[in-house]
Amino acid sequence: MGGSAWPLALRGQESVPGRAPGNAAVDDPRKDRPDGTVHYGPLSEAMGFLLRLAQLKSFAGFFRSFEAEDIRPGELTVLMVLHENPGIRQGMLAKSLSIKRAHMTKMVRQMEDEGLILRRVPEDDKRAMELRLTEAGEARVAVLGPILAEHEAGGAAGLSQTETAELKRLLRKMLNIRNGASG
Amino acid sequence: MGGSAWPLALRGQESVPGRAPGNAAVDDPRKDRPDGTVHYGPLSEAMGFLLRLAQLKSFAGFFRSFEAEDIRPGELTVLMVLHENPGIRQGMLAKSLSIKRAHMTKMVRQMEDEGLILRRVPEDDKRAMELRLTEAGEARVAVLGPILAEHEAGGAAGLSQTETAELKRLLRKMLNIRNGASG
DNA sequence: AAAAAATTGTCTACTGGGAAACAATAATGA
DNA sequence: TCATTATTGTTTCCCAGTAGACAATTTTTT
Repeated sequence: MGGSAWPLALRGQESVPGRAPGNAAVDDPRKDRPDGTVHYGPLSEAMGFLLRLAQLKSFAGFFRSFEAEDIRPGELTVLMVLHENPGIRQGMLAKSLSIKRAHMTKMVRQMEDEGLILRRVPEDDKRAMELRLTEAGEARVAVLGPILAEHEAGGAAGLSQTETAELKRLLRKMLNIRNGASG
Repeated sequence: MGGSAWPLALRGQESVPGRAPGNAAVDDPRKDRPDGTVHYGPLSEAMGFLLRLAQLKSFAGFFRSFEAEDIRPGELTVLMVLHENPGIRQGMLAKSLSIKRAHMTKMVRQMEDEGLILRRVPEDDKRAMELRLTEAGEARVAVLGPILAEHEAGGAAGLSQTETAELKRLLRKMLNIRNGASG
């Protein structure tokens, strides 16, 4: 029940790279060092690597902000998307959040048990499953929305507000998502 | 043994959001729609959400590039960091990659079994474990390095080279990592 | 020197999440 | 119409990765 994922585990933190204990921040490509600094080499240019670390760091912040509410990132996204797209098909929801259908089944059922969402088979396609929020679900969104907004308003860790905005813009472009917030 | 993670699962793809089947890309905040488009609402401004999707997309590209080599992102990062930092402590490696120590133990042992890395207890601290690549490990790096370089040279999916570079720069700044590649 | 506290790697148990196969239904083609 | 193919949600099995406790060892305090 402890908070968990935006579809990705992580509860507390502990790791988070950032500059290591050592202090000498000089450029020093020497090998065989038992001291504290680490050289990432080509990895510092690898998009996937950077994104992974950034995501982890971002999530740590997320859990800090939502500490009081027992919520996982994945649940939050489902709630938000359902709020914005009532009646959306389960598979469509999964695809839009890049969650596998199999896993979405689990999440969504649990949330149904918790009384947050409603699932029903549409008449025109008996294979499908239409989802929408219950009153309780909407109420949850009403509580979580503002917390998310405040969390985001803070901007990313080591970046200025401008840089944060630019970073988000680039990510959105890369994902082909258009902005749909007041920002 | 099928490729897997940069510390994060994902083998094939299937999901990946991107614009949905529908075509009307117009601004249309209507509710209750059974058509193909999805509104992300505030999520399109949520850093954690964007980072997660971007990472997934990036990983899909990773697996495409490394299809031939049976390698997981996590393994690659360990190989690269070990190549750059021979003799690094196991815990230090874990911290620098934001992988939990417990998990690092598993990874590193498996790689030891595969003959890629060497583990030995240093004399000055019998709790610790020093890691370095074997000849085979170095050979592996020699093969994978160029593939990674080529993969990265391609730039991110929907972005220009300039935008890709800027995105990486911002991520690096956010993570407090300095660039250590020819780029 | 002894005792308390911190570190380091490891173990066990548990969770998030993917792969593949499946049944039910819908769409398509002959 | 009937047979084939595609879609949708689900089930089962498995793996990546975390949490928390642990033993062995430093390190720090007294």
